[in-house]
Amino acid sequence: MEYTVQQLAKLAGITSRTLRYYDEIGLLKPARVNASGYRIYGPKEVDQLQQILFYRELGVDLETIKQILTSPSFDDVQALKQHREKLLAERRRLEALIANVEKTLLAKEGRIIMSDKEKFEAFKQQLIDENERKYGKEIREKYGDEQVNKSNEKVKNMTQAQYEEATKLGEEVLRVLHEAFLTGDPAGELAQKAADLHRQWLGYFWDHYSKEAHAGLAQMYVDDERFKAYYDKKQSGMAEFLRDAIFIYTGKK
Amino acid sequence: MEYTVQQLAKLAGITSRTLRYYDEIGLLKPARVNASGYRIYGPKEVDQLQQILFYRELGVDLETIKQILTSPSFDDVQALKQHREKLLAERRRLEALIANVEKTLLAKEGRIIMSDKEKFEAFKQQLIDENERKYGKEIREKYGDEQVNKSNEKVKNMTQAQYEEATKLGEEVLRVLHEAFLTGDPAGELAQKAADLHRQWLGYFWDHYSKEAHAGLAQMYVDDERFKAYYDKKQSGMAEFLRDAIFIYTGKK
DNA sequence: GCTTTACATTGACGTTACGTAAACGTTTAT
DNA sequence: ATAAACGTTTACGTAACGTCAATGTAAAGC
Repeated sequence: MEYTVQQLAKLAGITSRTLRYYDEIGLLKPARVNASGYRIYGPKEVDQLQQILFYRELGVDLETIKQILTSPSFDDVQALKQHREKLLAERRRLEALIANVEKTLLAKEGRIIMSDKEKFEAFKQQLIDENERKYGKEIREKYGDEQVNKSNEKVKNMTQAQYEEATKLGEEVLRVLHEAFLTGDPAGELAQKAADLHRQWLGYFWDHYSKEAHAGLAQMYVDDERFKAYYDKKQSGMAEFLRDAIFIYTGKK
Repeated sequence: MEYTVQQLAKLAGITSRTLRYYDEIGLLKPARVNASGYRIYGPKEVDQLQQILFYRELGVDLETIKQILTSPSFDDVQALKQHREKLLAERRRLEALIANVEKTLLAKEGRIIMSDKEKFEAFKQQLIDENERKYGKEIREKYGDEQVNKSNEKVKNMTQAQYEEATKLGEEVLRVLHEAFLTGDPAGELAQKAADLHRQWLGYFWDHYSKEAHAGLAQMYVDDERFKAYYDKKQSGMAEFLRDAIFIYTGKK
């Protein structure tokens, strides 16, 4: 039994383009090519195509299928196991995406009647998530996982009143800092007030305060573009000014 | 606050290539381009980029994100719901792939000691699966879902002895058919014996026999390349010969 | 024998969201 | 002044084909 591309394609439920592609990448060569340049496939090729399609159905990529079928020493069980790992990882990724989308949908739709408490919890979680996404890697590198996790825990355990206090305090830091910035003196009264407010604000996130850590964070505000962007958003140079003020406040450096 | 590509890229945790790409596809244009051709982004663009990255994290494709962000009338909740459906479908696909790979691994590894019974059940299921994959669509179109499901049910309920009988009978059909084919006479004794054996063989799969269905199937053996391939594999023309014999046997057409 | 129709061939581009590199101009730092 | 670091555009590569386009070949009907 010999087949041309289209005959074999019909037989296997694929298109002729696929067969030409498989020929092109050397996955399945025709038994021979006739005088007119037509690809002719024999029974051996039919069998091999079945094998290819079998692995393809499992989601194995063509390159791997090629390895499995062409090198007799290739460990197909091992290949399938690796493939399974890839599938499992992909599924985990999907699970996370789905959970995220559903969370977002719930929040956006607002169909569920969130209690104030739940809403607040969601806000806190969002704060933490956003923070993790933006700065997670750097902060964890600098301060260690434990510190960061403790900070996140502290946020989670905040009451709504505390949360609002923290937010208001954060805004006040910015306000006073801006005023102080206009004086130009990081050692002046206003700048030192800003530094002190900043210390108080940290109290909401850190489980214990140290001058070293405070000064370190101030430096990071300058070094990390993303922190810098936050403090500079009102006026350029505010991040540096805050650092200078905090250095004086803590007596460090 | 203004940013060049790399500054904004660092701020957002992406590469400058991504920003140029987003510019190229019109997803995020810079606020302006300076005299040297540099892209300059302002605070508005920073905010929009955050939005883009938010949807991107949910796995939404860039084209959809563009729609969501550019047309204010666009229903983002609806878009997210559609997206969720896509994710769920993808997850189902993955589940099926994983189940299949694991089944294959179990079979290949042979680590689990399958009882004869389990092995046999797996064989039957494989038979059905293979049949569904190869011919499922056409058969279901021709005979209807109900018939096909009944047939699959019948296979599932076979005993091992019956299964072996059916297999042996199937082989005998081919053998006798081949002998008959050599006589060239579809009305001859051998050909009619083949047709009768074929009817008996059908008894293992069909829950009731009719001459019309038998003749219809015979015609399909000729019309469908894949059935044809099965009967022609020993010798070309056998599918037609079998059809002729069955037509005579059933007295149809 | 001729024409239509069906099927074959080889390019080559399109798909997604960028990575990577080349070739070249600009800004910043030393 | 020069080098490093950054900016630009152009363009190829990715996975597995789908989809033309241009053109040659085989089969079938008149």
